[in-house]
Amino acid sequence: MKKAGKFYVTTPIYYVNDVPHLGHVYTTVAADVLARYHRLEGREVFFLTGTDEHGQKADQAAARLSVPVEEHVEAHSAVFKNLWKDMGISNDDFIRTTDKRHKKVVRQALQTLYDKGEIYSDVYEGWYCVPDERFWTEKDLKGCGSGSSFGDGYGFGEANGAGFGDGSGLGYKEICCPDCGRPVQRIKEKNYFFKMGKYRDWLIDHIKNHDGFILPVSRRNEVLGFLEKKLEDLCISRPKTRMSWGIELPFDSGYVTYVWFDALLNYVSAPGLYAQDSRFDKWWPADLHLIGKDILTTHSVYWITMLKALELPIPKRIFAHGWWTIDGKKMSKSLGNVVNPSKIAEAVGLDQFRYFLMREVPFGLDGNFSINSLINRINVDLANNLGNLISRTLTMIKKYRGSVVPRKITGGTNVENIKTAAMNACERYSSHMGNAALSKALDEMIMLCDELNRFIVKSRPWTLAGKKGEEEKLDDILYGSAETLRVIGRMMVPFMPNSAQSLFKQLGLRAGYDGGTLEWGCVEGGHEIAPEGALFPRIDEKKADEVKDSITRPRGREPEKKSLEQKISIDDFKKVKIVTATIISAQPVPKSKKLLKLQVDIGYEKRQVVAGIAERCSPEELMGRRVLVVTNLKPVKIMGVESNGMLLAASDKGKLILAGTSEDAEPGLRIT
RNA sequence: GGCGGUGUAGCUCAGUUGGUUAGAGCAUGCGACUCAUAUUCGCAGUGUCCGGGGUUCGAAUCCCUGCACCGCCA
Repeated sequence: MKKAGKFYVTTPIYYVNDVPHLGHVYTTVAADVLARYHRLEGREVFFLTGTDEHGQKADQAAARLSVPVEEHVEAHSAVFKNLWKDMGISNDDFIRTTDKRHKKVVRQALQTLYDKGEIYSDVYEGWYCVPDERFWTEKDLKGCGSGSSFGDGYGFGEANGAGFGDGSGLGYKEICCPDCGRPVQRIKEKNYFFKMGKYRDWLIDHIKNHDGFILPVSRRNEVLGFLEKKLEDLCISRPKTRMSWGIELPFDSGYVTYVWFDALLNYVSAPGLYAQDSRFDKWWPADLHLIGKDILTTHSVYWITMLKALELPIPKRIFAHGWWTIDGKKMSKSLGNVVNPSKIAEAVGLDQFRYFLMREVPFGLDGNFSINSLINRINVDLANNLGNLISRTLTMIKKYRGSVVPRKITGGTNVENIKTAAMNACERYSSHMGNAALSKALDEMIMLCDELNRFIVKSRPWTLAGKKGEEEKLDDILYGSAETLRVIGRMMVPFMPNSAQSLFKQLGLRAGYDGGTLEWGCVEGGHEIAPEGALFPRIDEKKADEVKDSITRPRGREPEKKSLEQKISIDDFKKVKIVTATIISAQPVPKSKKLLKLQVDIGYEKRQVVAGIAERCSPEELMGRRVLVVTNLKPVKIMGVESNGMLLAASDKGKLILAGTSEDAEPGLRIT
């Protein structure tokens, strides 16, 4: 039975500077699963994701690359868009905080709050780290020197504390930034503040009066704990003198909007706040904000009070899921254990990967990712259980009934058990999906597979085949098995859309079949099946090695096993002298396939350098190229030719990539 | 430092308001089947329920205390 209604689900908008990782994919796949589920249930769905593009980090990164910041964020936004294609994400919209439609809403929202007296300006004093461009509170500065680690959370990015210290008690001696260790300054600055604090009591009541508003319950309690103390007002501006990459305040052109204030509004700007009233009213409030646990406070406190002040309806639910570790360790760039989701999907199959993410860990708790657990999960659940089950059922229909699914037998008594089991499973499945208990929903699907396996073993159809008087019984069993598989397929659809389609096709259901409903007997039978071979191939040991290899090794590069471990000091690095150079001649080394003899101009002299690049580029291509050369290597003879230096270059799948400078440089400049 | 949480089989965890022999999946061992992707089914285990004390006829469960780990806040 189709239920009417709408479902508006969001992911956080991801910060453009982040390299996409498992965490981003986890949130977005979960949102996708729910979006697909609700569509299937007949609801109108609006599934929103996007990118957060303002703020200091994006600005700095663009500056480092000497690229206009607009271009930089455009390119990085596209990285996420492409990733979502790879992950089979069915989002209905993709919002960018640099979109006109968004900026307009942010400015109007700010103006509205300003006009209502919800925003005021004030001068605050605080400890400021100039190189890091951030304020610190007194407390932050206490243990001065120890490197406090700021998670590179995959929420909205900029980790700027909103609070400003009110400076008292600390003297001026030796006060330095807890992050970078450099001295901080005491500075005074005018800023704008949103009167968040006055909504504290209201917010506490709202949370207490709305069960399921913040899930899991442990997170709800965390927020309530946070609210027990005084709630400060929120600084929502940044002076352009410090950082100008943002949305200008409508009431003061000397400031841009604090990134969080800007970013959170994406949830209302996308459905058309202040622009398309009927559309906005249709979708808002959101039914579900899906977030990682790291951005719980911003969503349940900042965002909710912002909406309250704007007199907009409050979202129905915020669900904070857990984090993934990799082989038991926190994901981090410095550990080099950030796995590339696209590569995993490529190696084991997209649906298999999605299945693993949704099944392995109870939704809301932390989980651990390891290749072994990934492979084990795929083999046990998908290959041995579900895949094999499909295979054995289809084979029996092929062998015993000439590939035609028997017609439904009304009142057939042989299938009562499996029918009841299937319907009970459906009921629990739906209930879990409604609560976003995604792993439990998949548990139900797998337990139904177990049930069907047992049903087949108990009814022993192979002993009935060809026996007179047993035809109807065998028909009943085969129909029941096929119909149970159809129900299982229907459960698969939101999680593994492609595999579900393939299953339906193999079951002989029409192309584009949506799975029917979670009720018994949707399919009448009498049609022909179309087996296609294993839906979920087992990953045997040999294949497992290949998978591990392809996931572990950076794409297109040789393994760099030790380089991750062996750190060198800056002094070690300083021993290497690298200078800019121009290639003035290049010719093959006789009797060598790989070597080229180069003459390079390093400014103060000419050098002969032998490089092993002949297979990847021709001498002509190199003429006149600006390159980087190591000049203080001990000279060596290679195949009888002296080499007095080394050309810096990388190789990408046999293609030569020369190290150079972002712009043409005079020869002889030292790289430091 | 404040608040909260967790500690159960080799591993990951479930254990509802205290109630009989403490469960599931994975991994392990044995047996069976042959429709199936060396798949599936059945059986078998193993536990100081973190330590100590208490309440109770009875505690994994409630109370006190100690230890370990985690989260939020500072």
